[in-house]
Amino acid sequence: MPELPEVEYTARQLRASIVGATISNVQVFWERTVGHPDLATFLLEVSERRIEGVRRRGKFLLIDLSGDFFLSIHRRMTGNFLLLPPGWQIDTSLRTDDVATWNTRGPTFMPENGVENSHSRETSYCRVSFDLSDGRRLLFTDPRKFGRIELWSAQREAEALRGLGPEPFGSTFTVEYLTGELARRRIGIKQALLDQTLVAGVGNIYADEALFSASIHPLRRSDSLTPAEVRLLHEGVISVLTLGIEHGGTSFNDYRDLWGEAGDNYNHVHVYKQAGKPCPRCGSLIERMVIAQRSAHFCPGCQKLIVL
DNA sequence: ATTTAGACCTGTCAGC
DNA sequence: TGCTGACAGGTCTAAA
Repeated sequence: MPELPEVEYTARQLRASIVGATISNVQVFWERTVGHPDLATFLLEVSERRIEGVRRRGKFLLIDLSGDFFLSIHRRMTGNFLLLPPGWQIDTSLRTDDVATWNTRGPTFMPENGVENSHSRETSYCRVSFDLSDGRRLLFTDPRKFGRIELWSAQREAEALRGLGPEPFGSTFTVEYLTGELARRRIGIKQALLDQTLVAGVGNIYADEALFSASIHPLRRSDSLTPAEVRLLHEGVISVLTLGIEHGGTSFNDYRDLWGEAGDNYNHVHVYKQAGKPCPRCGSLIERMVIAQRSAHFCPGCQKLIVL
């Protein structure tokens, strides 16, 4: 679900709200969500640590903890963070013997007095709850259970994040770097953009948007781009990610910010999920095709497969 | 070296 | 109304 802009937006919200807080307790409702280390160690080691900072690397959210540890969170398709004000507790009266329902939807959280005090908050599908010592709760919700939370010592950060290419906003992601990486691959350009070792953080939405921005067909072979096209693509990747962050991320279905609110970038995409609608640039109808088992959206008028 | 199919999971929506 | 299949912001593994 979340790509770089969604993770970055959430990281900024977390940075402004939980740095300095202490995790008093952790509850895990779906064991496989914890990817490292084993569950018992995770539960033991996370408690009583102070949150020192929040960072992002590619699509990973990193929460630095006291004692030189950090949490790495990958939300995969449907993972979200939700911050609850003090007073919200698990509604034990709703827990039944229906283990299947509990395993699927997780616990239900209710505000202290039984009345919502601000926004409505969807607390279903909670897989992990971090209880903060000031009474707040940070929930990791994830209907499809693909998301992973790991605890690593600071000196093993390289191991925890192995295989990640340069940050799109970093100094190593240059036109020269992109030119070299694309030239030594013989795959479709859409696939290349989704390869996290080439550049970290681009997913299906922003890959399609970046290719539209650069007027490049998603099936073009990566080593066939002209220098001008690589420059446009480099610029396109950076600009669509920047706009995504500015709009608070793209919410088609599941993505929500820390307060449970949808992102606004949905109203600013040009091709993603827009099949059948007119291209905002040339008026041709946007098409959808399947590339590498993922849907790809493009304008057949602006993004020609054959370079004339 | 790439590509493809299948896992991992649950929900929604279109069509019959 | 109920069932079936397609599809969903991701990534990994095995087999071709």
